Amino acid sequence: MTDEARLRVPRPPSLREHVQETVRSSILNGEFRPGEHLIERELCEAMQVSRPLLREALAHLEARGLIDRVPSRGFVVATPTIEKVQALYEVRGAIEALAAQYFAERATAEDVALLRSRLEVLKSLSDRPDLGRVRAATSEFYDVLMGRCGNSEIRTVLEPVLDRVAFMRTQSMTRPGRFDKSVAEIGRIVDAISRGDAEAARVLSVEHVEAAGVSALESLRETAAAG
Amino acid sequence: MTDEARLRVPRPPSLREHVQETVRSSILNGEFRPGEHLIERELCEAMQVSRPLLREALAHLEARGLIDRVPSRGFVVATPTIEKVQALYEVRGAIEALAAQYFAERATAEDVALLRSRLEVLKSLSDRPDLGRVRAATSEFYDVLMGRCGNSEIRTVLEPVLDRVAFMRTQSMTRPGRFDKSVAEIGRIVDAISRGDAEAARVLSVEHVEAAGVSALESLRETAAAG
DNA sequence: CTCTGTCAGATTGTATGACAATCTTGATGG
DNA sequence: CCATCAAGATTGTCATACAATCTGACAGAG
Repeated sequence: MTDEARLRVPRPPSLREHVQETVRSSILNGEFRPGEHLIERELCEAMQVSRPLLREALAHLEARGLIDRVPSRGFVVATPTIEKVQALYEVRGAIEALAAQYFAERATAEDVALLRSRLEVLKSLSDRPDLGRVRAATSEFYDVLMGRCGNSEIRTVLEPVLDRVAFMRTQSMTRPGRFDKSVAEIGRIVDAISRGDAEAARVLSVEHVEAAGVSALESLRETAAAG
Repeated sequence: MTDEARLRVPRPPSLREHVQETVRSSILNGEFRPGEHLIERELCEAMQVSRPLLREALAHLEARGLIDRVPSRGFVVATPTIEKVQALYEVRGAIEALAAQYFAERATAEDVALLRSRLEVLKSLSDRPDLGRVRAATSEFYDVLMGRCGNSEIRTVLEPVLDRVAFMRTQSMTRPGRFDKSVAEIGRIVDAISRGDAEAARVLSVEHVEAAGVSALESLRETAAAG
């Protein structure tokens, strides 16, 4: 298995994969708005791919909940309603809590040190929160947490959930004070992990995501009221 | 939203949807074995559909983790390794625990009564465990639990996880004594829910799925050793 | 006899073009 | 102003095609 991973030769990403990722990121960064109708011919022309290929990619994204299929109308970008976002944050909390718990129980000292170093990067950004850097640092922190918690499937399950609240997340992060609070909460989680206190890590994670959810819902309500 | 649901006119399932479900159930009931290579032309002929349509369906199933794509070789049925099954059961435990917890916190007395009635059906099957009935009754129990726990996304997230251990589940259910134990555990969860004891419902759920996982891993090891 | 290189066949990755069914839109007529 | 209908746009699905890649078999070299 180690050999398998070590010897693997990097394949160029297939065209379909590329199409998929392009559409995905366009949705995640808000280029395609919730509810927007994705017109196949337009996308094909823009990306210079065939319709079957595009539809394969869209089928994939549909399965992940990023877009919805309306019969005879095609694909539309999924719209995050208040109820859905609330529910997604609850699920996200449970899964992240599991990761934190297992990390506390299973990770090596080296893993913990690596996690802490990622936390330090986040802390260093507190002064001047540049959205791009914040996203990158957050994602690197979670890469370590998910990748070394001893459960390889947590990532698989969590990814679609995160995708579906991605837009919300960046909005909530830019709310005044939220980023600092968030980093402080994450700090307490890492502390619990360092102590090997799995139960505290779990509970703190639930609370952390709960707080993030409240913040996300606030900005969702605002934009709903404004728009 | 209620109107939307109430007024919805039933559409005949699209061809693609049908193809998808056919392949899915063929995998779930073991007709296609783990690791088996799915040859597109063969499937197209068998189901009398075009290749683009089939590939759309397969892309969907790939996103749900039921099949894997091997570059230039196409699709193969995902193989449940011991590590993966272990990890999936851990995740499943966390999500089902969340459902049980929320059910205890949020469900109405009517919901609880309905859940208990589904439990009684399960209990009544203890004498003569017919696999088909067991599966049906289990699925109906979970339909109530997931559908009325007040979080609509739990189902979405849990479904792929259950699909990926579906084969394991039926194997583990047929192990001597496991079904009775399982029903007893579920009974204790329902009891906790009835008392409104969310924390107990959560912990008991984690333990229940843990036990189910142990049983599944045992039968997986056996078949791995035998095959 | 084993290893290596090569070639034919099988299969995937992707494209083109087509057409009926359905939806949307705008025009027409009352 | 409203109802009706026709035209256009878009999806759902198909058949076909072809290059790239993989597989397996076979032949030749050591």
